[in-house]
Amino acid sequence: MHDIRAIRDNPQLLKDAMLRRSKPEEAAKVDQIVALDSAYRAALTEKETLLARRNAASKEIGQAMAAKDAAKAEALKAEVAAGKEDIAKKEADASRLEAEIRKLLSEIPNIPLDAPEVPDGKDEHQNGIKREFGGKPKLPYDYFKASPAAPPLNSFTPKEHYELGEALGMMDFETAAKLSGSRFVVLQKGLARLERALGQFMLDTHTRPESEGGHGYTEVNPPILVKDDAMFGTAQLPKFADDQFFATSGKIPYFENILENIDEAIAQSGSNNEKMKLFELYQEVANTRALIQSRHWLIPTAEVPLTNLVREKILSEEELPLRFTALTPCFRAEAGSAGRDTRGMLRQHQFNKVELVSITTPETSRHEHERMVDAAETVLKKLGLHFRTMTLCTGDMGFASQKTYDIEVWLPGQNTYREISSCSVCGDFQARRMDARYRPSVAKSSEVGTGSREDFASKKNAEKQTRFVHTLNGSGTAVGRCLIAVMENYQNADGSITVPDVLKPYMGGVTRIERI
RNA sequence: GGAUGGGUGGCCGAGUGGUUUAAGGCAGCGGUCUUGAAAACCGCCGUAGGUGGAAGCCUACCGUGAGUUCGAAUCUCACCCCAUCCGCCA
Repeated sequence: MHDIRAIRDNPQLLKDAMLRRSKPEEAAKVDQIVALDSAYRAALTEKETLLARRNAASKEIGQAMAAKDAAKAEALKAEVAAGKEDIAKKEADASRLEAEIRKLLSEIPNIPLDAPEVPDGKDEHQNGIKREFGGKPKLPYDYFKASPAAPPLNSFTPKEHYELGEALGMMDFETAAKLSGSRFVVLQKGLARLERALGQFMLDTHTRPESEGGHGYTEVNPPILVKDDAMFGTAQLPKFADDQFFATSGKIPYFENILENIDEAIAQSGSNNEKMKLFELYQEVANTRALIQSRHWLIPTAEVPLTNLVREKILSEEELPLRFTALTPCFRAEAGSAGRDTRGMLRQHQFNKVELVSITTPETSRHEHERMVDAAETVLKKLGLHFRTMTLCTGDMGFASQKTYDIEVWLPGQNTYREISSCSVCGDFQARRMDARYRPSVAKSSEVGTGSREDFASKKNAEKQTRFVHTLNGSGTAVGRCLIAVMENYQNADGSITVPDVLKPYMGGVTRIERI
């Protein structure tokens, strides 16, 4: 969410940013907003002037009545009553304009950091490679020597994860389709355990204290059903509702009753019961609407609950940075991806992911971004997986992001790199939407100034001043996709999968997953 | 789900339609006094928006949303949340 005052001061800045994102339609919205905003402020001023007059008159009425001057009171009452419609009209104008502005504002994406830090570009082809780790393996797995017990090299054509998984009898898409439809999977036995091991391993890695060389994230087990406000805060709403699932109580199938009622109302059309039937129908619709409005959204990522942990809070600077991590299921409707990645478990409606979220001051957010991507990379390094870290160009970045790194892991079965993590710094974009602020420390604000009395006053003012926090989020990493990467990179010629060393403590003695 | 009681500034708490411009207290900040501190006394002390060069002025906010009224913290309706008890439940 952008600051309307910043837009007033310099609309061109935001327009240019939208053009850098290759979104001319968003740039056009900026002009609309500026026009609506001046109309809004005009209406607001008129409304408030009328209200001020009304309040003054009402007070006079009270005084007149206290003075037993009934005639004067009545005259004033009549005067105020006459102005009522005007007030209502201006009020309606103002709130309509305000809502329009808010809607437009809430649908404009964040401003990317300047080039060359964030390269200009239209789509993913202009993303830049920031760094690479490891190299494409000759199978069986040999390149990091992380597994000294691995069998001797002999090359073969690597299989895709679903070929391996189905052959092992531990990855079942057909049964999942019976239960839940497409884009779901049932994992069993060694693969189910391997998936669990990956999640545990990632959490353990991120929560390792800084004193022990870790990144010191705080483990959180958050709700995975959240309200509209939380989804708005991290900017999944209002624009991306199509990509989400929501849940209501089981009462919702009352649409059946509605349809029955419509049928009956039609059948009895013209009869005495018609009115009653229509009334019942109305009530059903109203109830259903109420149920839909009391919905909960299934989180598409733990970014939503973790970032919203600080919503509507005023933190002290000493508390920052806050670093949260959580392993949660994530749910995505994949509405825009029909037909894409339909085979295998690369793109599922439900998957597990370990998420990293940091809450920082404006001064430290960009450094924190580097730190976060390092945390995500650590997971892949420990697993001995080859990856490259990309800096996304303006045209490929997400809605709330100022700058994004994607980590792409090498999948030998697919013979390509696939995104396994995405780390973004959002600046104060989400903080505005959540109203998440902090109070700068006294020590900091007293660093500047000469110590004069005037200076002291402004220093006091600065102390009182709250600022929006900066928020960052990143995957550390997507567990489902990481399972794919481990399977394809650690596969053996016979279709078995070697367990990476770092996962062995989590596998209860299993060092190799093979058909039983 | 049912019953009852609640929801007022950072905290406590008064407030049954009009000097409420939300009393009073606590905490906090500044000052007087003091070698210093405490006490005492005096003053300041919510958030957001609009307007203005500034001082200031105006508007909104007493759980949320509608409504009644010339005027609502106060009256009406709906909803949310909290506490306690009951029922159901992993």
